[in-house]
Amino acid sequence: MSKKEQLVVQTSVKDESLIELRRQQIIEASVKLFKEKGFYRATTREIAKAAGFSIGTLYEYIRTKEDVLYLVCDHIYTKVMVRISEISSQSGTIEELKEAIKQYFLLIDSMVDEFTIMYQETKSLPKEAMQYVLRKELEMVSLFEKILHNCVKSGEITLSDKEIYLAANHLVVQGQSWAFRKWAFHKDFAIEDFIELQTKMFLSGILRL
Amino acid sequence: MSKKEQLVVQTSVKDESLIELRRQQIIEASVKLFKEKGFYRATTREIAKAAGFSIGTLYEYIRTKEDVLYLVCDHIYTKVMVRISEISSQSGTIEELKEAIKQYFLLIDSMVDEFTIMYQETKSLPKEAMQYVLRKELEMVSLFEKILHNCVKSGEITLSDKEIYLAANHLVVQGQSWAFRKWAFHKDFAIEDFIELQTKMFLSGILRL
Amino acid sequence: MSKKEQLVVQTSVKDESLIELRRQQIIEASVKLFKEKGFYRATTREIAKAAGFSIGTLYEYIRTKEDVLYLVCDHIYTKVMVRISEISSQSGTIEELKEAIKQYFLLIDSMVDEFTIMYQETKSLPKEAMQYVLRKELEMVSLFEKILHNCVKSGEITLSDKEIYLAANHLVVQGQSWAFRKWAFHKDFAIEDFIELQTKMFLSGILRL
Amino acid sequence: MSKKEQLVVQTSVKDESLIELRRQQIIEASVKLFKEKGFYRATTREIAKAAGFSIGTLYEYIRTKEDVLYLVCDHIYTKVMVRISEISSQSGTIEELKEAIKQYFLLIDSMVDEFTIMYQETKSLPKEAMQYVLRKELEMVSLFEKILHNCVKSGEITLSDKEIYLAANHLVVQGQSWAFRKWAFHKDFAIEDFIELQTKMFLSGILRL
DNA sequence: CATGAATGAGCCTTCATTCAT
DNA sequence: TATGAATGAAGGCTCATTCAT
Repeated sequence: MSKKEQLVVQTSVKDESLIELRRQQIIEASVKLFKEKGFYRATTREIAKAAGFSIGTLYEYIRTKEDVLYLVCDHIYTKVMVRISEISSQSGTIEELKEAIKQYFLLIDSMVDEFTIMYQETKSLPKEAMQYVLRKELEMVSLFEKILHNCVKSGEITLSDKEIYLAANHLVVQGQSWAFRKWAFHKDFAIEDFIELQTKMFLSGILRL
Repeated sequence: MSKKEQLVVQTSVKDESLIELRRQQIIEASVKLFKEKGFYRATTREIAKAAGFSIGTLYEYIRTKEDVLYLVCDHIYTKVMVRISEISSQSGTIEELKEAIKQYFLLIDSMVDEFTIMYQETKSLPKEAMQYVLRKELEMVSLFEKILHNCVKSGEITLSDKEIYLAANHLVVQGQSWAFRKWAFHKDFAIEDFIELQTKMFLSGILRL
Repeated sequence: MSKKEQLVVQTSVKDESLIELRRQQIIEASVKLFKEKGFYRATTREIAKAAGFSIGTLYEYIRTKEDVLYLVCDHIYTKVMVRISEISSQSGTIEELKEAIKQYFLLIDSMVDEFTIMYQETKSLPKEAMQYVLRKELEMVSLFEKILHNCVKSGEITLSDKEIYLAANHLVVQGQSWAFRKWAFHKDFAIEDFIELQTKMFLSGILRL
Repeated sequence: MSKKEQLVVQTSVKDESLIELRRQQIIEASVKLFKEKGFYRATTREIAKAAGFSIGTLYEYIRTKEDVLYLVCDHIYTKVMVRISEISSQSGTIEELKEAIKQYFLLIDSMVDEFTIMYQETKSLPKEAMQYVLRKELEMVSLFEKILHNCVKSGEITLSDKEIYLAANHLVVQGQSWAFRKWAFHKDFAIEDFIELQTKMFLSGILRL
């Protein structure tokens, strides 16, 4: 993920390390607030206050409220991509696939709030930022596509490209559902159970195709 | 779905058939607008105008803007429940399950906009309405649970109750993904292909569990 | 001055006569406030309050604060044009010229505040409105050009077109100076004296050219 | 122009020559900016940046934004006074008057932007600074009054004191109009033509009074 | 002296909601 | 019932000014 493809949120402040610090504060505060009341009901004043500084200072680090949302989304994707990329060891074994699924699901579990926000508020992003986010989403799908591809190459499974694309999307959505259907799953399943069952179902599904 | 469990949106108007008419107009206008700009960006003035009457008249049929959102959500669920209930013939065959999945997916395809809205804007509902909507969502899950249950009873498949619950949720989510991941699916798949592949994967998945 | 060449300030209100009434109130209030503190220091809340209604109502009749300024400028020009057009009787006599000057100067005297505002705040208008205002200013110059032209035709004076243009501008500016140099003139001159002296100077000036 | 009658803009800095340097930078930057966007739209940050230093430094040399405007106005008047005083050789001839007019007009032509600013933004000065500026304006008028007076004494023309006052103001305004009516004059006249015609008109006007 | 991050009062504008007609 | 003008709380954002480094 090169710097070049990242959208840049303009600041008036020059000190790079300060920018980094303040943005972390903004993101943390925003995740909390957006989760509680959603993007629209959260006010910039509240965000600033929750982040621990004044409204004026907030606007030294962003240009519009939408920038905050973008900051949050970008932050999530970066974390996801790092985590997922780590496992992908190109072996092409089912074990590797299982591990990737597990890591992805565990990641979502550790960032349930962030994911929930992303899936409910993405549409509020300005056009350009929205497209950037969708591109990131596709990258995430690609990671799984690659892993599945390796499994096909190594002969572990047999799938057409279209089936791989669908299956990869399928996985991504299934993982996300752990976040956005919290109310349906969290009282009946521990994340480990969820992972196990979903993995089993998914593998059986694709092995028989 | 008895009247009792439905939330009632208060009106100042008495004529029941007029209420019905106006609400249809409100819903139709709102779906169009919410799809375009989302719940928050759509104004009550715009809704009234798109519905073909004045802002004053709009407020004769709702009490708050959130009522409009509830009206839309309720309308969608009612349609879904009617359609899904129709198929469920209790035979307990895989064919029946396949048919139910197909009908559900086709329904979503015919109401992509409505589902997208519901998926993205539910969180903006006031607490009470939100809970009502979640209850509806669970009812939908129940429909599939029942069908799966029948299949287990008839010996076609073997699943624990927990597995049935998960599988049913799985199906509901997978169907919705046709709406909320339009951008990922619609250019690569026709709805028929999507149904076929998803059904195959799902069945292989559960048959092997 | 046809309706077509007038810029239209959009309203949310439909009742034309109400629009007319409210705009008069807005203009009156704004002239008072702009004179006191200038366009930038006057707030929209103050304008609304001075006009006798709420900020919400103000914005039913304008779209931006700049619209208010435009409304004021347009109002002044309309009044000037009507008044000046009245005298121009095409006789081509020096008497007619004198009368036109007198009427123009008297008009400015009766609208000193409005003229002062216009000459100090025009630059704050958005581009399009600014051009409209400059066009109006040129129309005003044209009125005097026409009168001077008639005098040339009738043989009363001898001036080239360029000289006429300069002289007309000269007159317009000299009149305006009665407003924007209030502090220099008003304590030493009555408007009648001012008119008499300026007219004498102007006529001597052009008669000798 | 003694130091006493000059308003003093307070600084935190002691080094007089540094103050002088920084102020020149401030004035130059401000003229550019005020011309582009006016006093209110230009921000102190922009002024500092255009001047080549930080906002903090700017505030070491001024106390309020209005100080900047005062600095600009004062700078312009100082330049004008120096230039005009130079010609006034007390001879009381028409030639001298002509020369003064010419120099004044040429000065304005070489400082069109500055004059435009002064003409449009003076009203934004705080009361005290405003009065200082008006006093300067009267001094400028006085210069021409003196010259005209000399002409009367030497018998070249016959004018009452009131007429002299009016004529002097007249001249000052006529000159300024070359700046603030740029849009009306600059495309039709070269400054030399403008000077010649205006001078002719003015002289004919007063010679006949 | 110079810097620039921090502050918060205050501005313009929107929009859900009401109510007299 | 239907209308639409009126309301004002509240939101996003700016910018002059300060002060610790």
